[in-house]
Parts: sequence; structure tokens; C-alpha cells
Amino acid sequence: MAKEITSREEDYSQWYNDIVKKANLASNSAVRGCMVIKPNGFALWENIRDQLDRMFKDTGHVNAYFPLLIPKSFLSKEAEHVEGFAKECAVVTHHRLMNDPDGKGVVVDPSAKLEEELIIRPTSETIIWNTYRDWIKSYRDLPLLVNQWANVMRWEMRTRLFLRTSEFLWQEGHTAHATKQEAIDETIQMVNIYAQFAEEWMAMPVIKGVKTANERFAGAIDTYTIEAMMQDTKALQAGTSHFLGQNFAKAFDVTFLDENQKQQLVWATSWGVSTRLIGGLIMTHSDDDGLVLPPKLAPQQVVIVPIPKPGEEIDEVATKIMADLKAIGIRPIYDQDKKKRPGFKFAEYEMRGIPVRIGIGKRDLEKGEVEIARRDTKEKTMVPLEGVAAYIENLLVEIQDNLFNRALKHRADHSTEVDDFDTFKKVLEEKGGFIYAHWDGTTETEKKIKELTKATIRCIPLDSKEEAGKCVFSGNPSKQRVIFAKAY
RNA sequence: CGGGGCAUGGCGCAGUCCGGUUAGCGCACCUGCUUUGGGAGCAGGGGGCCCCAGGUUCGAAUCCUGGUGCCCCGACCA
Repeated sequence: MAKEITSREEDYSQWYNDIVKKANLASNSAVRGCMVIKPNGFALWENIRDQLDRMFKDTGHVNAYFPLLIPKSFLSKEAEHVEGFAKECAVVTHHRLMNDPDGKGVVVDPSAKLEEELIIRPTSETIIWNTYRDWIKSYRDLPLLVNQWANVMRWEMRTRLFLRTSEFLWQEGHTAHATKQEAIDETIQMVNIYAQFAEEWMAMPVIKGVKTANERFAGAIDTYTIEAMMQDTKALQAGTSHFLGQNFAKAFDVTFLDENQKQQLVWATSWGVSTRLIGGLIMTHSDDDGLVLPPKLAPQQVVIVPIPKPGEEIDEVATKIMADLKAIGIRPIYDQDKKKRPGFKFAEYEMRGIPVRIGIGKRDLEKGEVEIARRDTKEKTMVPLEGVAAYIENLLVEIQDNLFNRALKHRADHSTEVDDFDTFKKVLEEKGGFIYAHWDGTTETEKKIKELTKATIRCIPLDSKEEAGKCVFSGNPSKQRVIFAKAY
């Protein structure tokens, strides 16, 4: 049993916090709501970022960078957008400090007040569309497919490491298109890329869908989402892709001359995922012994632990295995610490979520084999020395698959079709998870259900089939089921 | 912004009610020896503006006054 990790059963929130801290992913900082991402956590983010970046570039996108600070007036140019974000903006009002005339320290210099306040970006649509006005003149400038990796700040009331911090890292794609259809296609392409990344790389099954008007991004016509189910059966919105219509083009006067020499407004999309993904990764796979990482994203995939401690013979074997693994593109490390005992190391690497551990002991070497332990199931197997690299290559694939299938089963086990409100409340209370129910399409009903149960509509699934039914709350006619769940 | 709680080595806490030797414990850290197949043992050692500012007192971590910060529960959210 792992030391000092609260079990999931006892207190799921505390378990989550323990994992983040004990696995050395991140910690709270001196600044309220802002976290320090530690090397272990940042290595994960780098792997997430690098893979997504490849996927973006493979679909024709390029990276750029826009300023952290946005003039206050920009934000108010799109009415719904400002309404959505105004309540959580940090504002820069001055540009100079001075010595406190009354004594120690420094104070804001009142004479250095800015003529126009600057907002620390909560998202960059406004500054980017203000820039796009200059970049886009002709249909030949389109489509414009730009992404940026950046930090943003949203002054949240309550924060949780990775899941919701005041400052977070993310990528935001902002694209401009000549036609509505092309922009919609882009929006859908990007939600598909997010889903593919979540499932193939994070081993986190997701449901693709469209948000209701109530849950839509401020300023969007449609918001597409990927929704994942955590181990406590709550939903996590893991990524969003927005079809922005011509809202920002109108607000920032971005037009182009088409092939027929007519001025046209540009069509827009934006899409993003954040460091929240790391929170999702933790809550999808990890257990009471610590972090569990999918091999494809694990910064280190294999750890070699000498038993009882490093020695010439063991070093030699370990070095050979390291080389064999690296040769086939696997990321191993060899723990040569002589002070720590094997038992400590086993627990330590389980805490850190390294997918595979190789134990090399003198006893095993006499028989020409090593012990291989997998993190996901804790199973241990003795493997002949000459077959180690190939065995691990297969094992990593198997672990990746197992994690995905396990999460998929968990989601299936906690998804329920419900047709009346009493059952709805009962299922939500006793079983939790995703509830597939008919909804009459009104914000009013959605809000009432939220008031009564705390469940929100996570999305209208893209693959849901048309099916005549009655709204679970109002009894009014409905054409398809939507997903209700309690969410992070 | 409402309601509750907490502030003492890096972390977790005791001490505060009832003021009084040198502020203590566990973990972590450093040194040495013995250990080492699932979180080792012993011995020694380092590290504290006891949240801040004022006050009461011979004497304040402890009592009084006023601040500040953080956490938890609600409303808000990727």
C-alpha cells in the first residue's frame, strides 16, 4: 500500500491532490490560484504539446505568437464574448512602481496610470482578429490557419491543480476562411483531431458532440466538444472547437475581396486544449498507488531497478538493455542510486506512473532472466534476457490498449439511457455517470434540471441517431438523446 | 460576495484555554556504521522574525485590538 495517498474511495478530491503532489507534477505557488508545474508535470505537457503540434502541422496549420496584453476596448467589440469573460479578467492599470513615501517597500506610482487599461488575455480572439484585419485582404490570403502555444489567465473563484487554475497553458488555434462550409469543416476537423489525440495518445475515451446554447463559448455560433468520464463518473470537458461564424469578422471589420471582386466577411473558427488534459489523464487512469501513465505519453517508459543494488554485473546487463530499448525508440532510465533500497524504488516509480519496471537481481541473472512488472495491472513476469526488448515493445502497446479499454468499459458501465425524471434523479444519485435522455431543446429546461440535480448537458453527441421521444423533464417532443452528467 | 476554519523549521502537527526554564514531535534533510528481492535500523547533526502591526506585562507563540494571507462549503468556470 502506498504511503500517504488517500484512497479514491475515502476522498476522491484528496486522492487527486495527493497524486499531483506525490508524483511531483505540480504544486501551489505563492500566487493564489496559480500553480508551479514541476519537471515531471512539465515533461508530460511537453509530450502532449509535441504530439498535438505535429497533428496541427500535418493538417496545414502554422504557429505564431500574439501579445499577452489586450487593450480593454478590444474585448468589448464582440458583445457576447465580453459578457462571457468580463467577470474573470485581470486588468493592468499602471506601468510603474515607486518607493513607498511612508516607509518600506514599493507602491504603485499613481502618475503612471495607463490611459487605456490592458487585459491579461483570457483567450486571444480579439487581439488576433484585430491583427487579422491587416493580414487578410484577398481570397488568396485564405484560409489562414494559425495556432499559438501560450498562457492565459482567468480569475477563477475556486481553483484546482491542472483542472482549473487562474493561469494555465494551452494552445489556441484561430483560423479564417472564405466560406461558411470551409469554416465548419475546419471546426469539425479539429474536434476530430482532439478526439483522436485523447483516445490514441492519452488512452482516454471521449464523446464528440455539440454544446447547447447555454454551454456554448462566448461569441461562438457552435461549440464542439470532447467529453471524457473520470473514475468518479463525473464528466470532464477535455477540448473545444468553435465555429465562430462571422461574429469576429464583423466586430473587427475583417473582409476580403473575393474572386468576383466583391467584399466579403471572413468566416472563423477557434479551438483549444489546455493543461487541464493532465488532470484528465490523472483521473482517467491512476490508482491508489499513484500515477498511471499511458506509454505513448510517459516521459520515461521503462525503469530499470537493480536488486539489491548496482554492481558490475548488473550494470553491464542494464546498459545492454538500455541500448536495446533506445535502439527501437523506447525511453528507459536506469536507477543507479546506491542508497535507496529496492522496495523504496518500486513504490517510488509506481507513484510516478512509469509503465514498465525491469528488476535485475543476481538470482535472476544466474537463470538468465529479469523480472518485468507492468504498472497498469501490477503483474510481474520473468523474461529471458535475450527477449527483453521485444517483450517490452509489445508490452507497451498492450498497456496502452489495456488502459484505453479499461476506461472505455468504465464509461460503458456508467452510461444509462433514462426516460423519466424520477429515474433520472435516481440514476444520477446512485450510479452517476453519463445519462442519455431526451431533451426538449430549451435553455429553460436545461437550467431547471441543473438547479434540481446539478447535472448539465455535456453535449449532443455527433453520432447519436435520430429517435423520437419525450423530454425527460417537460415531456415535450424530442428528436434525439443528449448526455447529462455532473461535470468538473 | 455569504457561511465556517486555519496561520508555529521544507511538509504534517502539538503547545495557546490557565503567560514563566533552552518552543516540542513525526516525516523530510545532512554525516557515519550496519543493511538492501516491496517504502531499513542505530547513533550523531543542521534548520524557527511562533503571519504582520500595535498594546498589556518584570516577562507574550500564549492575553487584548487592528490588519493580512490561506483552506473548505455555496454562487461562477476550460
